[in-house]
Amino acid sequence: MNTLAEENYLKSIYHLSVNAASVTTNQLAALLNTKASSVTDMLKKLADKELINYTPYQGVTLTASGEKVAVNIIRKHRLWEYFLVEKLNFKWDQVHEMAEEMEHISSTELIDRLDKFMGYPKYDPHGDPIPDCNGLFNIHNLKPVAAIGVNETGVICGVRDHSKEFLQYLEKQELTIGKNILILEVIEFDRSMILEMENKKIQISREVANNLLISL
Amino acid sequence: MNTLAEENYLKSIYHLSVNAASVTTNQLAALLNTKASSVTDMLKKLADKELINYTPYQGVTLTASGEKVAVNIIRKHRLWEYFLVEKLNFKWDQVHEMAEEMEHISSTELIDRLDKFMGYPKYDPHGDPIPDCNGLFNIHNLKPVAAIGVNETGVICGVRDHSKEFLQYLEKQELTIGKNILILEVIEFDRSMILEMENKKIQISREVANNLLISL
DNA sequence: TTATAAATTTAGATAAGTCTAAATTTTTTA
DNA sequence: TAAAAAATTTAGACTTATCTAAATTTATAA
Ligand SMILES: [Mn+2]
Ligand SMILES: [Mn+2]
Ligand SMILES: [Mn+2]
Ligand SMILES: [Mn+2]
Repeated sequence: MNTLAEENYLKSIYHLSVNAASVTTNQLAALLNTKASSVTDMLKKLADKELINYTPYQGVTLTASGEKVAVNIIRKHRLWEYFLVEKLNFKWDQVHEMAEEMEHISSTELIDRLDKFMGYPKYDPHGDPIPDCNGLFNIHNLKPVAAIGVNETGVICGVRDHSKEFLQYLEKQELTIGKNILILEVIEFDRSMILEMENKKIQISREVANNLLISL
Repeated sequence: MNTLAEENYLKSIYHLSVNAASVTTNQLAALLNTKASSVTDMLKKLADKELINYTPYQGVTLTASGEKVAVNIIRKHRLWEYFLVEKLNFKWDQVHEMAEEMEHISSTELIDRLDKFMGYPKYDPHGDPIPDCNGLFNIHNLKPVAAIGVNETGVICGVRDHSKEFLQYLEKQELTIGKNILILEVIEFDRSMILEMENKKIQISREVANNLLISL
């Protein structure tokens, strides 16, 4: 139906749309590690297929049908990540690249059965919601740890930065999905934070606090 | 490392090599559903990469390194087929096309963990041997049912024809992997055969008898 | 509000994989 | 063993997805 390149563009447009009304050529070029001119070519093709709304120089948005395709790819990506962690015992920092390939396996029947096999998980290993077979999912309202104050508590539910380096750092600190934290102190000098987690004190930088997401 | 097209050519050369010392351009064109001229182009490329031994007009054989690649793709194909049948409850006639996509997922770590997760299966749902992580596998010596005579017995262990139609027919007749059969009679007129299987009499055509494989 | 900078698109090339039609080589057959 | 047939390769073209360099449009700033 759609080529691998088309699927990757649609997924990228979807992810970039979260933060803005429309997505620019340069944003896509940066995310997809390609050149702006290549992006323009592909945008024309996706517009021809009515998967995006494209006005030259004005950026793009997904059409309803383009969004459906994008959400389906994200569903497959997150279900395969869940599979890799829960069934094959990979760590959460090891699965993204494999899922980048697996998300393009086309069979809907396969992914629906995989979903069932795993008990219809609602969140992937990074805390991101998994769309169901109709494309529906919970958008839980998460805040960065940095947004709460001393004596407030929260439960770790996601990450903003998905890089291997950040995930490995969190793993080492045991700052993983589901853990409860309490803010003990904010250091004035560099705004780093001291947390209590399972009776241990952990100090995290502002950078970390900005990228670790909690629900209250 | 190798492109999807290259992998499919290597796999096809491997499969065709079972029946002959070398594989011809036209055989590959027929199996890959492409034109002889396209095959020639690809053979040059594979020869440049030293994955095949190619002499123009004389057909090809795999080099040791080409065979290693081919066996690894077959390992992945068969392990994914096993997964689809044993874990996701697909029927044996439903899995081949999905596995054709999944066999190109590149991670070796992934496939080795999948292998472990399933308990290191030795045969895929169609009775074909699954190479282990070193590329080694049993070649069990199977005969078509047509090759044995009245009063002889055997255990169904594989199929020669892997088509959906044949697999569905066998499923309906319950002529599946592991079943014991006894030849009761061979009809002279059309050489069709009457078998006993689990206390039932089943008549199969010569065509079926030629494509159903047993061990004695 | 006009010049400059930044973003984007267009023009023209390239590589992979495929195709058709024509040329060449090998095999078969009379 | 020389035509004829079959198999294979070559030549030239097309599509997809990319690229660089140049042109154009939009945004910014003096
Ligand atoms: Mn991911
Ligand atoms: Mn994820
Ligand atoms: Mn198969
Ligand atoms: Mn099989």
